[in-house]
Amino acid sequence: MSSENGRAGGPPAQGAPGGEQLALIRETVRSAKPPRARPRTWRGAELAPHAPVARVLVDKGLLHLDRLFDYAVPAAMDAEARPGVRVRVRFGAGERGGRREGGGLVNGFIVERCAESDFPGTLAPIAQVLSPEPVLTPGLLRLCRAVADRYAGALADIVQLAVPPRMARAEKAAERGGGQAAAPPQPPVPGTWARYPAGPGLLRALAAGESPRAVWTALPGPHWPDELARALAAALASGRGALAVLPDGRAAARVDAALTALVGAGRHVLLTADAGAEARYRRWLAVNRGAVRCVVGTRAAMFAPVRDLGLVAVWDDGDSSHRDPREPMPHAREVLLLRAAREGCGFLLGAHGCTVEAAQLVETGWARPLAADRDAVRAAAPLVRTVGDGDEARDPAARAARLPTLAWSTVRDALALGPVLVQVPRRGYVPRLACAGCREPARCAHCSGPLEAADGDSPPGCGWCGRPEPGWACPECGATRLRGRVFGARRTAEELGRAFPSVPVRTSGRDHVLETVPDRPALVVSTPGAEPVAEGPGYAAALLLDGWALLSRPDLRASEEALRRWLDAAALVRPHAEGGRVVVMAEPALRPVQALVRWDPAGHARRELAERAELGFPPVSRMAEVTGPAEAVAELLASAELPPEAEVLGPVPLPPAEAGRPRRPGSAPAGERWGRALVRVPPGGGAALAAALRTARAARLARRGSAPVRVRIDPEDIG
DNA sequence: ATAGCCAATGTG
DNA sequence: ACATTGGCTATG
Repeated sequence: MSSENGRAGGPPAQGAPGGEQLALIRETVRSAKPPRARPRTWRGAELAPHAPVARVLVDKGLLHLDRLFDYAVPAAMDAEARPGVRVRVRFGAGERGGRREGGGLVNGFIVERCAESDFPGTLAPIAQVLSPEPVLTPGLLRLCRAVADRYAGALADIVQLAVPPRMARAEKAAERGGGQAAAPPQPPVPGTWARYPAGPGLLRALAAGESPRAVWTALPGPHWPDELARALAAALASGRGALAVLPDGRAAARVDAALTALVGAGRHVLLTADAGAEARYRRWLAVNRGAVRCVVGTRAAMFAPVRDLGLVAVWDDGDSSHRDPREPMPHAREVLLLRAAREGCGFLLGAHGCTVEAAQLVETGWARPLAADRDAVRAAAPLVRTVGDGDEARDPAARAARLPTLAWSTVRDALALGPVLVQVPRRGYVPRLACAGCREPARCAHCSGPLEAADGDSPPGCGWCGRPEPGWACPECGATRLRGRVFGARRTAEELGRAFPSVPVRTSGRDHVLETVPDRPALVVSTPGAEPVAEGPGYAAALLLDGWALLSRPDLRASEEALRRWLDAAALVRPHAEGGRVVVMAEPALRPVQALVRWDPAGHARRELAERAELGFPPVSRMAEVTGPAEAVAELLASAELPPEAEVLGPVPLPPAEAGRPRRPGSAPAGERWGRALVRVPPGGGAALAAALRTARAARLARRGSAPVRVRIDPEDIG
């Protein structure tokens, strides 16, 4: 650390020629102008004696500067500037701007230290090591890189999702290492896994250090959190780590509680947003430091740096919360699939329903199905009946409740046994209207947008252009009546309360989600996903009121999603043998309705998958969506070197209402046409497609004044 | 993104 | 002759 280091620059010991560069006067093309003030930090300061170059990932989510930048490591930071730590560096034009160093300070991560740099210019010094804690460790970095590639996104964007914001106090508080982790727990006994022929085998395999991959169709009832916990415990028993991602904090808390009952506290952490940023970071650190080997959490936990993973698990992958809404919108199932493949661990995807993606994992042989026999399904499931459009309320009591007779009498009888769940559409979820005669979705005569129900008695209007449509007539069948006015939870609760005056009515929904309800007669009105768990044997009945509403969405996933929501609610109802009943208000002939009646989600998903394969839809083929100003979309597609087997659908003009995100005020001149194109590739072509689009988009971004083109891999809505 | 540089245009 | 503005470029 003599001062000669600072002057001579290079690491004397290695004497690597590249090291010289650090000290050399700037020799760039621009060297015509005399070098002026240098970053004082390193003009005078010494450099780290070994590996004085740090390769830094700069925390800017810009695709065209999605690469590493070299910085000089001042000697004073040598010890702390290890790979993975957060740093602040000057970044941007103008470190040479006379008096001031222009570029602003930005955050970043040291990815590696090395002896020399390829960069011909003078390296700027690292301005500050924010914390000696290595957070972006090599393993996590590789995962982030893989996810960024998968989604044609920027590495920095993914890293931001994967590494929680720093909370200094948490770093101090959490003890380093936490002692050598306790000895692995005993393998769990199968418990209710015994109801599945392959269940005990799964636990044995995990406990033995193997890495089975399964798509688990969970039996209805309250046992799944315990079963999931046992799978995690089995992986722990092998001496490896485990990770489970659940769609919301409630579900995560249930699995967490089950796991605590199984292996005690202290072996696992709950990573959810509810805990608060500091507690969350503290737990994340405990995982990162290897003190805790098991994580149960929500979406963001999919990146949790669990060491030596034995199992990754995801529950109810059809739930939309599993997709992070931030660019580039990675999905927990897909991230965990990547992890299972890269880290060679077990994979367990469980749900009451079954997504086409899950069905595909089975279809391709990548995962094994893990399901109960028909007999076990029948024994666990409630009796499901349907109420179609023809079934009107016949008796006066039912009419007063605005319910068909079967629904009304089912509720009445069930209330003698216990609580009754009423699932109603989420507010604002289904304002759309359909023809009362033929049930075609009602469309605007002017622009073909969907008609939506207005409030009160005003006429319906168009969801795209906003025109009112007072004199609507169905172009298909001529009927003039519209149907589809759906009542929200509050109104439904009021009406049911009047119909059953002696029974308490409770509601659970977005703002006010109930955890559980007691095993007593009550009407529990809930929106999908917010259903409280009924204590004891479960609900005596469930009434699913939002059938047609869910199914009338113009979405490729409408039926899968409807079935998923029904199954999730119906799974809370006690078995048929104990009186459990479900009434769904939907046409009995429809495929998802039949799948619910027969309780056959996997069969439904298989058929959907076969159809998608025929139509060339995802997930059988991989798709990407490109949206933006029509010209920009066309340009991007023209410039992209798409794989030869790629097929471009469109671009088609995009109606303004669906053009999506609010873009910068000035940037969308009125009348500018927006377009959307879909690009699809056959199975196996996903990586090449993402790479091509990413490159093209980066090139585009680097050139022109930004024409906002959005690229989305696995677009959700491609109807 | 964002600062800085250059060139072209506008102004005294 | 100089200031202002807009486009273009590189970011260590």
